[in-house]
Amino acid sequence: MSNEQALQQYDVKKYRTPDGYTSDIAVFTILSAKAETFKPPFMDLQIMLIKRSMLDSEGRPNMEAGKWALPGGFVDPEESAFQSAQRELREETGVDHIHLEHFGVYDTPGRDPRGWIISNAHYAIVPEHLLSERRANDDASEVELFSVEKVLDLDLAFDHARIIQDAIAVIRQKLLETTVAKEFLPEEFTYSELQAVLKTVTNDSAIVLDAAFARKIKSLPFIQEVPGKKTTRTSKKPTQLYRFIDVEVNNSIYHAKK
Amino acid sequence: MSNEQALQQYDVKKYRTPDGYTSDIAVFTILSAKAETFKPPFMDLQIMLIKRSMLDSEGRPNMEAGKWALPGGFVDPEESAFQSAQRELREETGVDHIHLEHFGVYDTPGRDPRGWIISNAHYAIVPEHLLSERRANDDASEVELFSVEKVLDLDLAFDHARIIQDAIAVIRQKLLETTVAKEFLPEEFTYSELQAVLKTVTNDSAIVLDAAFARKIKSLPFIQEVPGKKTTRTSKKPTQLYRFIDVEVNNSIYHAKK
DNA sequence: CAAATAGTGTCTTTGAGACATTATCGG
DNA sequence: CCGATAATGTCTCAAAGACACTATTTG
Repeated sequence: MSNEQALQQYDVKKYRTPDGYTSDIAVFTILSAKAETFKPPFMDLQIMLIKRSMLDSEGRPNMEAGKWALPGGFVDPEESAFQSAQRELREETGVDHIHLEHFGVYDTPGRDPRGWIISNAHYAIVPEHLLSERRANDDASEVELFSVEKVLDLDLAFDHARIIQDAIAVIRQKLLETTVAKEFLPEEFTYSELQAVLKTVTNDSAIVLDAAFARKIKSLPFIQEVPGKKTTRTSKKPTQLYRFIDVEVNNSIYHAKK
Repeated sequence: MSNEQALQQYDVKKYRTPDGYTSDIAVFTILSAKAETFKPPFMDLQIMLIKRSMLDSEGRPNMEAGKWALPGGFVDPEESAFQSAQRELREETGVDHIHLEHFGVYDTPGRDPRGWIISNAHYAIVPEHLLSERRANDDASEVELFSVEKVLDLDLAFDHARIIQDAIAVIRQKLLETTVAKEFLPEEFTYSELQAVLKTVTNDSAIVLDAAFARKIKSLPFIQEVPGKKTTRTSKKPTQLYRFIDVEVNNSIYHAKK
């Protein structure tokens, strides 16, 4: 085939190319505030940010030093942005094998003063207990969790305010429109635990009212009772356990719900 | 602030950077096959591809010459990938001010033999009549529409088979889960016209059965009757016209439909 | 037994789904 | 008046929403 000829004559310098290709990761977790015995949980959706060091790893002044930012970094040539996000999350937080999804590209000219730098934004869902191992790395002097209600009041680096805002909107939508809520829950969970996760993103009466939600969970096609299995972790009265099952959810706005 | 210091010492060559940054556009249109008078339309969802020239604009052998490919091209440094997609669509097809959306990034190492080339994929919805002006440009020897049912049988350039497959899945989902169907319809339309658009992507009985759909359209919260306005373009009996209204659609899988 | 959470009984209302029937017009 | 498409009548069944009531356990 003639691709070889074409390749020989191809001038890789013909077009101006980006000055950098990066991945950013919006790491979400849910903290169970006041986890008392025999109480349904009260949960808060949080996002993990790093505080950028004053000096970079080579001892020079760092860009956007002292500001809060999404963890992330440059993509290596032999990996995709998604793989880079996985790798960075592993390197920076020790967390692996979690739900990670690409949700946007940020490439507006001028978004990064260092030049033409393209960032791929991902969101990650990390169970609370896995974040205990988190640690600060080269570029970060601190690592902290912030409630999504308050994170946008911070002084944020680059265009990360925008990216974080988008990430919050995406995870809100995903929690309600897909079954990702399961990533925040144990394998088997009670109706009030699922309810607590959903209440971090909606106030709708069908979800907030206990009786309505306890009844509804039984008719949801993607959730199944674990036969005969109960727990007392959320109340004195033993509570039925449920699990997610893999069925495709028809989310058409023109169809009735099945 | 200290960003200026940091910038002075920043070495733009510190990281290996991509060899190219491109946009691809999956242009969809709907062809009304056999548009007879007093007949509801029968529609077919199609995608526009170009056939890559044997020689490039400078007369050298072209990459992936002779294969079918998505229109697209290199992003300029002073624009975003989205703007580049708009520009290329305008330049290559003369079409502007249409629905255009980013849906994915393709950056798997080795996807393009020319090097480390990142592509942002977009889909566009173009009304049939606007595509009459389309024309072949430098890199394209032919421009043609293909039914989404058959397009994947072609010999496609680069990883465009994958991108096209994803684009078709995205537009199927968007047509059913959002109100983008309106981009394929006139401002005011009949139930059977909307039904014909949806039938290009689903066989579900609630949509295929006339009586059911004619009744359902009245209860959809995002569609409104145009009071007293009827047309005879789809049948001898005058048919009620409808229009989309802007309301946010609650697509939660945990809620009842409102 | 008091308190708290889980879960059901019951009633009303809404609408989905299926199928038959009626309405309207051009030719 | 035939044929085709649009639209409604009617019946059944499922479930949503609201609210009261019952069940189960611990301290």
